[in-house]
Amino acid sequence: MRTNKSFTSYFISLYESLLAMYGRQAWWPADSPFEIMVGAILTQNTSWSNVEKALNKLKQTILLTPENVLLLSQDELEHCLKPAGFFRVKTQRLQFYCRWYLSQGAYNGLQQFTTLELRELLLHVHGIGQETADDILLYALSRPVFVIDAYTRRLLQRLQIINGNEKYEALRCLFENNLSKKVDLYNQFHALIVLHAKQRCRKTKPDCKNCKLTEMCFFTKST
DNA sequence: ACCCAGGGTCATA
DNA sequence: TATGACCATGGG
Repeated sequence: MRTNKSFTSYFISLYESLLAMYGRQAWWPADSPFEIMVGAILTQNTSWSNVEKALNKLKQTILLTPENVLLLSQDELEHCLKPAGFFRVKTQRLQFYCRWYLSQGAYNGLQQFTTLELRELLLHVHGIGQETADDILLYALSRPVFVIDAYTRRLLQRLQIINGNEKYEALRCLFENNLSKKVDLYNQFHALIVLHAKQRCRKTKPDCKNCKLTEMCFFTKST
């Protein structure tokens, strides 16, 4: 990992470039914090379009609350989640999460914890890993945590800031130690990275002319 | 017919 | 600590 440089100015100029290209994003799309939490679990290794189908099925079956999710039978919940893939494990994970969430007093109950405490609590819920926990912290609970995902890792790799085998925590700290801890900044930055990755060069060549910032061009998974 | 998607857990070595 | 298997649907 590069160390002899101020990452702060580098990250800020990167952020401003993306912001200038795409404008402000409305993330995470949802009607409630709880819907964001459900989406964070459903999107594990899954395209968002498939998650939307499952969320729509759920929302047309029940009013989306943790209580109502737990009232569904195993089969009913699995049926709703089927379009999102891994529907059996995700049914389990969502049920585990809802029970934990309610046991903590739901949204208001979580407000008493510090961000660090909350992160630890979330990571102890079966089926909630680091990225899912951070999605929930940042997008549902408005805590200043920088989300690292495959897109973020790939971008840093392509910008030759990292070599690729860094651990999740190292990358999260890289951002958080070099940016002011602002929820809106983290929210927008991550959203812009994902948008950039999705919009550009998914199926074209490395020298794609569509990409204004060629050094940020994503064209395959590996390169 | 392939590849991949806004991961996480578990069993092995 | 670090790999590999597994989970499963839908779009390109």
